[in-house]
Amino acid sequence: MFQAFDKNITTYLELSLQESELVHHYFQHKTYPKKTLLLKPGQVCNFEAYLLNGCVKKYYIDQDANETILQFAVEDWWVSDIASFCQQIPSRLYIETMEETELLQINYQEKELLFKQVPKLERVFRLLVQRSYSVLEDRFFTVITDSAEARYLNFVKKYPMLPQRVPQYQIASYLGITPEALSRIKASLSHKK
Amino acid sequence: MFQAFDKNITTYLELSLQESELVHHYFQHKTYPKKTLLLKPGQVCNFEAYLLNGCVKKYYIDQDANETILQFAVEDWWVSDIASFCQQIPSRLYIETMEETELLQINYQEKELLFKQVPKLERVFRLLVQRSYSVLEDRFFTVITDSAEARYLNFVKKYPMLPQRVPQYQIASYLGITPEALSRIKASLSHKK
DNA sequence: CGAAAATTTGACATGACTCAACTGGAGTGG
DNA sequence: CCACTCCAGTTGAGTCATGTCAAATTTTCG
Repeated sequence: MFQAFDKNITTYLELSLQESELVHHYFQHKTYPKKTLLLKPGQVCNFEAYLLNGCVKKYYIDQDANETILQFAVEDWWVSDIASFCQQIPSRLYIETMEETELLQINYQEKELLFKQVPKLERVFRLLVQRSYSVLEDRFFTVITDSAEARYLNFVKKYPMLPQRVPQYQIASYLGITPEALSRIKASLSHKK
Repeated sequence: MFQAFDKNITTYLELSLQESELVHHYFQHKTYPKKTLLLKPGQVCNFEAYLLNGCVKKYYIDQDANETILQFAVEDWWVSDIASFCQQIPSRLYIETMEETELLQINYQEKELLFKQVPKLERVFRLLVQRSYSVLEDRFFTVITDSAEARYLNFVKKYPMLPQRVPQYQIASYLGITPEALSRIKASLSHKK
């Protein structure tokens, strides 16, 4: 069960067997059915989770009730509301399973305990945050720079499996456009071909 | 000289006098004239810097030669290309001083040495990255959600001193709009009043 | 003072949004 | 097995915010 998880961790840092076992001890194994809300606005996000399988979306709903998807996560990805979790402040986000989802999660208190026992994990989590930062920066660039069409092409290139797993209107939400706009983009692309 | 710097660090973590002195030892004090390029695309970013005074911009130029400003930094802010620095990969960004700028900087090798001697600094830098992440996430939300006018209002509310220090077309670039658009937004806002 | 840079204004083009109607497939129940 | 409903996706018409290009004006600074 911890195989993929360990592999993920060791891309950042080698751990001894004892350390590794301590880590396993602190991470809780959970399975959630489809459409479970793991986090709601107002709550303090109390988990950092590694996905063993399944799929979750992290999104946000603005004043006009528009849902904007910030992130999809599938197997071997991490999910959390970093800002809320790390600073223990109320979140503005929803995190919701889109399929039955199995994950390994740790809460704030336990993570701090784990850090005390294996300080070099600070490094792993610093690197994880840094990677999230890079991904977000990338995302930000494309929103600022690229047209909706370019963003869509970029998306399918980067995550070719996702269009098969998530409905199109949610991809539109991820891209920051309306479902109608995405439908038109797809139509125009297939004409070009 | 290290007074503001120490205060900045200790918002994250208390350090002993010895630790503090070690930190000071590793950070280099530098002064750069206006319009100095601290980083160019293709280079690996080799600094993480704390601004004592002055002002820098971090930006990116796309295929169509449009400049998009990612961040302004002034006194008491940190600046670096996190992705490039942390992963030691070539950057896509420019970092440039907009005024004569005094800063404390550390390079990758020395930062690693410092971490070896004061491991708990891993924590400080993890928290710093987390804060950058939150700021970027905020930025991302507003770009996706808000109109150009709302983004501008948001900007002046958050950074009231910046419009006086940086030219308007660069603020437009930060907001992700053209200088003409910003000019019109300002005109329309002053009519409303 | 004069040149270069920044800002404003105007005219026009366009990408994406809204709202509404229509299509098609998936499930449900009689 | 068909009729019904529901929901995602598509298509059309009109609107609006922002972009582009060009010119005029103002500001900055050597």
